[in-house]
Amino acid sequence: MTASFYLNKDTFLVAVDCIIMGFRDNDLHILIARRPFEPLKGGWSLMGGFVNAQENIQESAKRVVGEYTGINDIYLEQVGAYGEIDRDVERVISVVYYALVDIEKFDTSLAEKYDARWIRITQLPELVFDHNKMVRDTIKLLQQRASVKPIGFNLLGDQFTLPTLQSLYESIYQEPIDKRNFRKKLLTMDILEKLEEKDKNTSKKGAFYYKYNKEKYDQLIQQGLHFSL
Amino acid sequence: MTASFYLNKDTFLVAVDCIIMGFRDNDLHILIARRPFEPLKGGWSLMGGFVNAQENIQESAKRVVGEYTGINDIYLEQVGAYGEIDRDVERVISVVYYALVDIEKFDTSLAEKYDARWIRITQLPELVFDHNKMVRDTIKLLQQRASVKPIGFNLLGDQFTLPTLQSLYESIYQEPIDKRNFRKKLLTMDILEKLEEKDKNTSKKGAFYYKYNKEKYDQLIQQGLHFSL
DNA sequence: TCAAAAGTGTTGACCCTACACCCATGG
DNA sequence: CCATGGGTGTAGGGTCAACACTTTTGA
Repeated sequence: MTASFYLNKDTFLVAVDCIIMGFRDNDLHILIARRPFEPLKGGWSLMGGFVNAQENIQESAKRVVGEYTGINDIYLEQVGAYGEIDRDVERVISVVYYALVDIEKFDTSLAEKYDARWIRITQLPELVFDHNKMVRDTIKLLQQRASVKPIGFNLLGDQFTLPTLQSLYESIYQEPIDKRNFRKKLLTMDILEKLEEKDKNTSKKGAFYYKYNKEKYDQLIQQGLHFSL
Repeated sequence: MTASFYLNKDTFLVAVDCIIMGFRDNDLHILIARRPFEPLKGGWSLMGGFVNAQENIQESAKRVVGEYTGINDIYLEQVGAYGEIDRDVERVISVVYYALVDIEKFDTSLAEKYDARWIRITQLPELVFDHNKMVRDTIKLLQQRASVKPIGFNLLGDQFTLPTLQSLYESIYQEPIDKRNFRKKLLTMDILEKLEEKDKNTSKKGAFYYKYNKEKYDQLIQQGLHFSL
């Protein structure tokens, strides 16, 4: 009885589409898959699923990311709701999230299972429906976020080198960054700790590993620090 | 047949909740109303409605704003989707938009019809469900947007004085702004045109009216200019 | 020994901030 | 004539961007 006003209203399928981002070979990558069912079977698609009645939307997104990557330790943020009438065959409202994951933790067996691949954001193919727009919106949002929070660490493992971190930011902003200025800024923020070991994979000289100081990092996030570049 | 995969999925009521903002008496105001039906009948609520099958979400929001204000010339931007399981009695997913309107155009007869009022954002009462969180998120977003786009003009009429514009920005940022610095920045952006007349309502001396140059303004929006302050 | 990437400081330009007094006018 | 809000400029500090050479070491 309390809900009488709610009767006779239209109801909708609600999906989540996840832009799952990882960092590899000096570039941001997004996980996409061949769509396994009609319509547009075989087209490239973001990883998605339907929201179930017994979970909230963010939980759906987390579930979807877990399902397709095997990773549960993720950074997740909502991009928005996409509700064009003709955006799918049925009337489906999609809520889009982007997820930042450490690509090293990806369960590669799932790639075959779902016919999924990591594609450089600079080389994304045509995706089904409005998925390309979702990606564009996400990149804009990510750039915005990265300029305010040191969010990029979510894409890396526990330790990383400064050249790697720099190329990550270059990939996010899609433009080159001055090496000395980048280091200066990062190091003066005082959230990085230099380690003893070097990474010798990419140069003879080797680059020192760093890790970030979780406490100071969280502190800065709290304050909403302006981290431009 | 094409849609077989879509069968047996849960469907949801989808609402739009609108944070309708206007500027009056040196403060941002939000239009809220007494909820006319159960549950929580009589509680303070944002202006909302359900999405219909034959309209996209943004159209729903525009419809809702028009319905409750009589204004159709609005700036509208999505805040996000709110989908907690227990956020309403029924499982309702809400998509939130904020609207910036010229409060002078408000059809006051609608205030009585819907038991609605404009309340200063600094004096909002407890709202139903998660509406207070929606407002908080919106203010954060608005501050963000206002620092990047000269968005505030949507809250004013065709002409306005610099003191008014300043107090609008002070209301958005919820902190005082230096008069000279504010003017300097605005005027050097070269999107304002000084008019002949003065507004003598608030002082003996009177303040010159300005209007904004729509072309340059749109041009700047395009470029995504950084308009800090 | 040389190629290839890592690491390191300084300077000038610009922008942001802080700050105080005169002006115009209606009552 | 005076109280009230409108209008105006400058100087110092800090931040950002540009820029080139040395170091290390595996091949």
